Amino acid sequence: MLFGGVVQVNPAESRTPVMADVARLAGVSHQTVSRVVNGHPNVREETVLRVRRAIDELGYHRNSTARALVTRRTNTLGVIAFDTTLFGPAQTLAGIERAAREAGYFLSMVSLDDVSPDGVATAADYLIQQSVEGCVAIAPQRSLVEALAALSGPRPLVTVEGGEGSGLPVVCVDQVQGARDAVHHLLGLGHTTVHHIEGDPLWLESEARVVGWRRALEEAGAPVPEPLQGDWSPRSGYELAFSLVERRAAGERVTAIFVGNDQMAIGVLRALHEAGLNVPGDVSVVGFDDVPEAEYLTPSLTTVYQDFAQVGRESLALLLGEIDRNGSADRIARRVVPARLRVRGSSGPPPP
Amino acid sequence: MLFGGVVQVNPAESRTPVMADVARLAGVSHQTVSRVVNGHPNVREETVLRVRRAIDELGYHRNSTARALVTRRTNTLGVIAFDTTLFGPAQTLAGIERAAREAGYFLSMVSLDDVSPDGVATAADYLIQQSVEGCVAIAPQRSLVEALAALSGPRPLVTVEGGEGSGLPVVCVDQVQGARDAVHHLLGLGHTTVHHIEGDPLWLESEARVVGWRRALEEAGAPVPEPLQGDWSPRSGYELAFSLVERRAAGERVTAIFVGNDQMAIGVLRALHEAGLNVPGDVSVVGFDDVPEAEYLTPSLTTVYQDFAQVGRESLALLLGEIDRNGSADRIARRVVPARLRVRGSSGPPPP
DNA sequence: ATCCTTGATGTTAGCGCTAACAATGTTGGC
DNA sequence: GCCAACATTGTTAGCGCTAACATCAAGGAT
Repeated sequence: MLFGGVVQVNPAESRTPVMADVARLAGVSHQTVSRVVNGHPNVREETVLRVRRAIDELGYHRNSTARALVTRRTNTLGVIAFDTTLFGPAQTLAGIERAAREAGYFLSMVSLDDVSPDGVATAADYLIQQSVEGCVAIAPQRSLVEALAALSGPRPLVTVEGGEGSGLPVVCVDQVQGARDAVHHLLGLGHTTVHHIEGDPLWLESEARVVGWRRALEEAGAPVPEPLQGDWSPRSGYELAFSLVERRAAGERVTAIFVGNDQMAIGVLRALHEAGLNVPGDVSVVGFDDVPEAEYLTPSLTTVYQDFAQVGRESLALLLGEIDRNGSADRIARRVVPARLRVRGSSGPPPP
Repeated sequence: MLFGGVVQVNPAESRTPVMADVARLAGVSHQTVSRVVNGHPNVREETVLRVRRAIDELGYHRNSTARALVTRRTNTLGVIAFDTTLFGPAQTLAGIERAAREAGYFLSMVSLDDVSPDGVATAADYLIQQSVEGCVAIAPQRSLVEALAALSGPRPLVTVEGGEGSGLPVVCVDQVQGARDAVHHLLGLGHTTVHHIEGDPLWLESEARVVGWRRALEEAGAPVPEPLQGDWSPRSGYELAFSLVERRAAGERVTAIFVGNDQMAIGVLRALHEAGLNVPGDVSVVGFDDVPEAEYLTPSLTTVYQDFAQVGRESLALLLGEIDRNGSADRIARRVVPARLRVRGSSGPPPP
């Protein structure tokens, strides 16, 4: 009241203009300004122009907070992500961001530092606080998905690579099929079996790739060696490859390695090189992800391509559908994006 | 009114609870609830407990929109980024996100698809709409920074790798020093000069690395060959390296290549390998970025490390400072994070 | 001429919250 | 025992916007 009064007396007092200021300048009611701003049809053309001019003159911007309060719509979606510095999550995030912008939504982002239920609850609270209308969780670990499923908010919630059985809608790449294709490719080249260096075993993607790898071997009647557990890092690929090299030296036949991602595959290539083994002459290597540099490694890396942009788009489409449906889902939605094998130089027939 | 009436008559009607609901259940005024929620000191302990219980029972969450409307603070910062799928921007974004969360701010993100002034204006409008209290622009191109500087909002605005002369505060890695260190390292090994494959010449980082490279050569009195212009992609590194190989075949002495980033360096290593040249025996290669796989390439890549997490933290600190200072800056702030050379296997003395 | 429809605008009442002030007790110094 | 100082709680008035209704003029159908 006091402040308002001061402003009345001294109109030169500069503060961000509000709708009433525009209305005064244009000589209309604030409601008419609202109509113009929102593109309401029943406003005389001349009035529209007058209001537009006033808006430009004052540099008016609609206060989205006030609008959100009354419309009860924040127009904001949330994203919960775990480790966006990795290739897949970063790509997916970019895809989601783009799709959200195209759909006219704002995006609010939280990154998880740890996968503890507490950390997840904190992140979820953060988004609830923001009153997001829905949320996408790039939730690659089982414990993370479970923690999210157990929480009451935010909803609706779509998971990316969230696995099955959580009761939450999910978008994912067909990891099982991708891994199967990779292993079939190697078996088709004549390898009697394929060893596997998996990613972080806590990740659902890692799990699914193990399933696909095992299934392909079983389908072909090939022996199934014990998979080695890595953590997605080049270092782990490097170290685990050395343990395979040792087993090879001990007489085991290791001619093909399917690696959980390209970063580890780079470590594997390095280890094999150091061990004096030729790729693909002595050992074939297949990765997963198809990072941009895969084609330019020495040798170029056979790998499995994942369309992360598509995953982003699909998850946003799914989320918007859930928002429209407003919780009345007849069944849990699930969208699967196919993976695609990219055959390059690191895979070939086994040595005689 | 009508709806309100219905709710009154039928309290079982479930809708998200508001402060008044909590107040009624706890037998206090809504203001007391507000005091409890905001940790105001002068509330009797027993009252606090009663209110807390009511909050838990109803699953109440404060409506941040209403709060923002009255406090005139959205508690939200914006990020404008260009191509977050690249290593540097993705890392920086993660650093900013973390720092923002620790400072109690929400983060709203926009990604730019193109660097046209129109695209930038649209992105800026998007954040103004959101009423962000400040903004960080991961703005690696001159045109982008200029477009941002020309706009009236959002403010305050801190740029990352935004160069000088825009009039905007900036946080950056010391690209010039990093490049200089890399070139000094190569000259110190005995190379008579160092060739340069630069990144996308529209990027300021690329420009700064060229400056550092040139300065180091000039300081040493070494000849300065024409730099080759790439686009950060492995493909461009691969193709440009071939043109250097040709010049070598034509008699030019090319024994050391400083490459604008690690991705291109991977392409370079590949091209040299295909040309039958040994690294570092025939040609030394140094990259920039220190991506996680650099250490595990064959040979392991000498490169320049950038502490992106630090850049993220610094830019947020700078932004918060600007917000506090509320536009009364005496001079344009600038924070420089040092780069660090990582010497590995891809650099060595020149052939005799 | 009368009524209803339609278009263009204004008026009013909140959305859920916090700031400011008012109204109580409650304590302690003298 | 009285009053100042303080702690605790309640009351009121908006923040800037949109939805709903009210108003008024200008036709067209009857």
